[in-house]
Amino acid sequence: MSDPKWTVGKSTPLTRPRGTRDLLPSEMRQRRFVESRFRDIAELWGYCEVATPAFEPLELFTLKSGEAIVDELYSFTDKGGRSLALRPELTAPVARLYVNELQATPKPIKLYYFGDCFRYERPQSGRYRQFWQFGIELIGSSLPEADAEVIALAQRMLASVGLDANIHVGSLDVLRAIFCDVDYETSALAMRLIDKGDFDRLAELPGGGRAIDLIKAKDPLNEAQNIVALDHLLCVLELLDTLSVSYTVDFSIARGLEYYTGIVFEAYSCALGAQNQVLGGGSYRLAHLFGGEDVPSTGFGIGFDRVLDAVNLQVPEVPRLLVVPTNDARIYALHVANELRSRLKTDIDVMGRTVRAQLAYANSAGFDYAVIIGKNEMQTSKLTLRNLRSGEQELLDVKQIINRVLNNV
RNA sequence: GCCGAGGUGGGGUAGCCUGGUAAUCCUAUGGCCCUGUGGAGGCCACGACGCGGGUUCGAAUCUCGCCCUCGGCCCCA
Repeated sequence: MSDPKWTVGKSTPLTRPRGTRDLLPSEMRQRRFVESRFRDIAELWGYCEVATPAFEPLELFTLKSGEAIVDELYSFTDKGGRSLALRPELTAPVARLYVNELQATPKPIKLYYFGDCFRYERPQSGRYRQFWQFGIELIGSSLPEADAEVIALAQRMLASVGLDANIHVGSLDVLRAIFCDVDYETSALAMRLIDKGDFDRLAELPGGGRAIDLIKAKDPLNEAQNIVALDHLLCVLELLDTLSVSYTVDFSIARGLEYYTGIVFEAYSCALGAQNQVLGGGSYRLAHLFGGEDVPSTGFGIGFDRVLDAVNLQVPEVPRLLVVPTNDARIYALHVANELRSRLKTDIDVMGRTVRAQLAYANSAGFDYAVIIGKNEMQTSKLTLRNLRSGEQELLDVKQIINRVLNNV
């Protein structure tokens, strides 16, 4: 036993990696609540859940986003010499899944996902190196109906957890029309400046003034119509009106990405700091990059962690029971606990505590009821149900306890 | 990668400027007082100076480097 690994005593505590979090019970309760809301809505709208691997070929992400993103990826070479990366987002993996598995499935294909992603960036408020995204992709339609459905779904999901964020809707067609005669580097820079709202620098670029006029216009739609036909966008907006989705037309959404094809949208929360975007999406084409038939898609990703930072939730709690036996009733109490567990959240002492200490524990741990079992209860086959809030107690059998606790009858 | 503020038991803190007692207090946790009735109280236990170097007789305190956290910049697929 001289191996230091086996010595008992303190050593330097291991800590979690930078930018990661331990999620404690109270947080997990909130997260599961939000997740189930999102999941329920996606299912109600006819979307099906998919899951993809936590790591993918590095190329999947460089094809989509360019070599520069390697700096911000957790990438590695496996023992077979393959270049892999932990996924930094889920749109590309889902597009890859579509190409590999679902190309022959009837369109439209409606998918949703919830998973953790990894980016090697400097952590700050609302930005972690492991974070969660909830998203949906609608594959197979380029019609306004598809864009409107996805935006409406985004709005419903956020609203379902009390985030009535106004969705900003824009179109890349307009910006691209403005910069169509400008060289690639300059237009890419312009897109970035638009995204940042850096109008001073934007004004110095060719086309910049026009873009600023558009973004700042009182009636941006009218302004945009002088630049390019807006049939598609106008149709999407009309459908959103029909679906009772409130939105703001905002041509400053650039989302910098080349694969977006037209409609783009984002949502923000004023409850957050610098990282205030909770949702982003748009219509795009990726499948052909990954070796599939070209297919139009629309989708969005929700920054799950940011949603949780932005909302203040009261998660409904179910009543908790503690079965409290005297020493000679412990075996009998185990049977009782098992029966109660058919319907109720039930704990039983594993610390060898006295009745008094068990009740003290029940109190400090926030239990709602104690089911006290001793000689008397074993003889009468009734149990003492004690309401720990009111202090009232009564003799009931298991069925009656379940009814009392669930329905208060 | 850059700027700023921080880091003392599980949580919250005093001490730091002005180096010197066994590092303060609250809380949480486990036990006992009390093996059939909780919330109070008393007693006991547990447990910390982020890491490493330097200065010094002596460092939580001064100093340097690093790590980490928070706010922001950059970036944001």
